[in-house]
Amino acid sequence: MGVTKTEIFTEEQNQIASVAKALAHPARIAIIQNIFSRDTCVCGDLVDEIGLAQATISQHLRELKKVGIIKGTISGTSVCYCINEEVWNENSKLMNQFFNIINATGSACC
Amino acid sequence: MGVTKTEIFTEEQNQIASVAKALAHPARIAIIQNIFSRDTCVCGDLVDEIGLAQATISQHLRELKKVGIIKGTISGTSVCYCINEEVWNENSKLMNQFFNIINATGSACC
DNA sequence: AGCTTTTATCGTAATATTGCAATATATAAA
DNA sequence: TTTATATATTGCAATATTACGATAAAAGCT
Repeated sequence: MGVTKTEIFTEEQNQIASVAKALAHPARIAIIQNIFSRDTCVCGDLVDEIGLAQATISQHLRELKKVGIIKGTISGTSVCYCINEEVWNENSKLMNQFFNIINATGSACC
Repeated sequence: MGVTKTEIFTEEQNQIASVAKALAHPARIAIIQNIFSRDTCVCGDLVDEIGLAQATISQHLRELKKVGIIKGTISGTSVCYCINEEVWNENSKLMNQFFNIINATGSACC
């Protein structure tokens, strides 16, 4: 039916998938890299630097805000976006742990 | 238009997004964890262990195969799935590097 | 107040994803 | 050969995502 059955999965599985989903678009990767690359927080420059319409960028920012990776502070007419480092580090840890399950077993059967 | 403009992003950005996309569903996380948790490779047990129809599981397996995370070897009537450890480690490294851009700057402006 | 700038939201179109029943395919067993 | 078992594929319906123009909302400037 096109709707993910989140009920049948563990909290952890849903969380990992949710973080991955937030990163599952190159524009959002570009936005994150751009914010990190600056000394000062990014506002609307993203529209110029990435070749997408303003409405589209705004939508991607909303996705990232939804999972808490970034936060926006109103600063005059513009909005100052930056990484929520706490959330970033949590997600980083979560994904890192997930990628490291490889250590548990040493089997390679096929 | 609903179609991602991959041309305007770097190879790396597209690659990170592609790995993230493969992990962007709890069923696929569960499948990966399940394969890792076994000594022997998983075949059709996934259908019993995860509460989704066989056709749906098969589809998710295809997604994972598409990005190379898993590989399937035919073994009688069933198929033996396992992690492609080389690809897994590459992806792990890629994502780990991405999450570590935080070290570059120390700024926190908002 | 009127105008500009910046960001968000709405509406819409195109496409992608999720899920499953039904069916196809391939191998093993009888 | 027939039957059972295991996976893959197809077709369909429901929903989600991506993208953008148009418009709204908020703040600063003249």
